[in-house]
Amino acid sequence: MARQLDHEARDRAVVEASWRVIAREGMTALTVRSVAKEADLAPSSLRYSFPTQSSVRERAISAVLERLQERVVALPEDAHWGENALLELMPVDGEKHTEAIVWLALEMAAVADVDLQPVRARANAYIRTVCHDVAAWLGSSSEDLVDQLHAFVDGLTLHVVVRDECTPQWAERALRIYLDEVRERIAAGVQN
Amino acid sequence: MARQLDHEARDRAVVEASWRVIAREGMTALTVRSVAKEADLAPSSLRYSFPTQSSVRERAISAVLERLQERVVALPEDAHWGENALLELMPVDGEKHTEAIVWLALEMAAVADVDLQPVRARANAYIRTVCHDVAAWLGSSSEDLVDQLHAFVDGLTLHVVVRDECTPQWAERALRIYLDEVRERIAAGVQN
DNA sequence: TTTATTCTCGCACAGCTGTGCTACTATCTC
DNA sequence: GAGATAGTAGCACAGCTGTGCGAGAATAAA
Repeated sequence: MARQLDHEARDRAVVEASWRVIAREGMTALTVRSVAKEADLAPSSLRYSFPTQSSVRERAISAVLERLQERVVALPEDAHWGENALLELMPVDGEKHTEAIVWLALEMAAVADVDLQPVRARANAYIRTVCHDVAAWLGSSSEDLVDQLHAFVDGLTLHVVVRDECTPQWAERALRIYLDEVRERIAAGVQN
Repeated sequence: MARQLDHEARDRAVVEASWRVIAREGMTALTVRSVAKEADLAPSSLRYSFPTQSSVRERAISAVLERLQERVVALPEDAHWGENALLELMPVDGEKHTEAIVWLALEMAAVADVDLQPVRARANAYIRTVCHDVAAWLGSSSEDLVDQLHAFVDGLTLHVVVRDECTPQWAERALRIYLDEVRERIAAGVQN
């Protein structure tokens, strides 16, 4: 045999390097050479682990979903589970901000690139599941509420990434106001 | 003098060609050559009107805002002005769907490209103005409601573009449900 | 018709892209 | 030690990119 590479560490390094490139320079700049440089590897060495450019892109994207799932699963089931779960979907800190940019860049890239559509569909389905559970946590089983939660959370996410005046604090406040309104509505028995 | 080019028609043709390219193949595919081909021009001829690649991109994007403004201004001030104004912001028909893709692609491209940030800021400011007017139309002057309307509308837009299961009809229904809730809340005097 | 000007178009160039191929090195097993 | 093999690294190539440049065609004014 020969020397053994720590595949997990390599995977993490490449994923995080590609995230940084996407967040800093956009999806267009995600080239074999740029990722290799960011991960401090020779392009050919990167290509040993990731033979094609699209394998890098696909891994960068599926890793966002993995991270998100890990965070949501790790969430304590306390009195604020619902808010906290939704906040995990939103760019309320630096790391999540990077992930959100990657995530939104994927959403748009998948419009034109069929190879990315499966992972996009999986991720959207998972986010919807979270919204579904939050709706249940709020005491509602309305599909309309799930749609509304999902759209609102994604809208806030987009705005934090894209509008300078929208900070994490702004998004958190907007989310709390909205959730209070939903709670009132449910308490009033308007929907179930 | 010499033969005269219809600059307006040329501008329209190039703008629409670039929209088609972006919607079909993504922002990455917006090259001098691809736009020229889509507009049925020799690349060098395109470059007579648009000397650089970024001038094409910037024009494609500012044109989205122009179109949007024209549509909103043209809206009759009848009993459904508010809903209709918000629907103008959303991809509820084929043309608006294309524009929404271009618009969202811009939002993400501007994260990395400083040249695009001014037009993005202008467009977001305009959309917020529309949301503000709709809030007033609903009988509220709450900034929180404006934020909520804006985030919700953009969230629905994103979902129609990005989630297969989200049709224009779905978005329109979700918007109406949401607006009914807002109206009830305002009628109850919860906020002003 | 002549002339000036606007527009069209092709060619060339440097720099980037993904990727195939090959040589080399370091380390694990025997 | 010897040898096999996992991993590194460099080079080359075709194809794409934006863009500079110059030559030509078409048309308006003289």
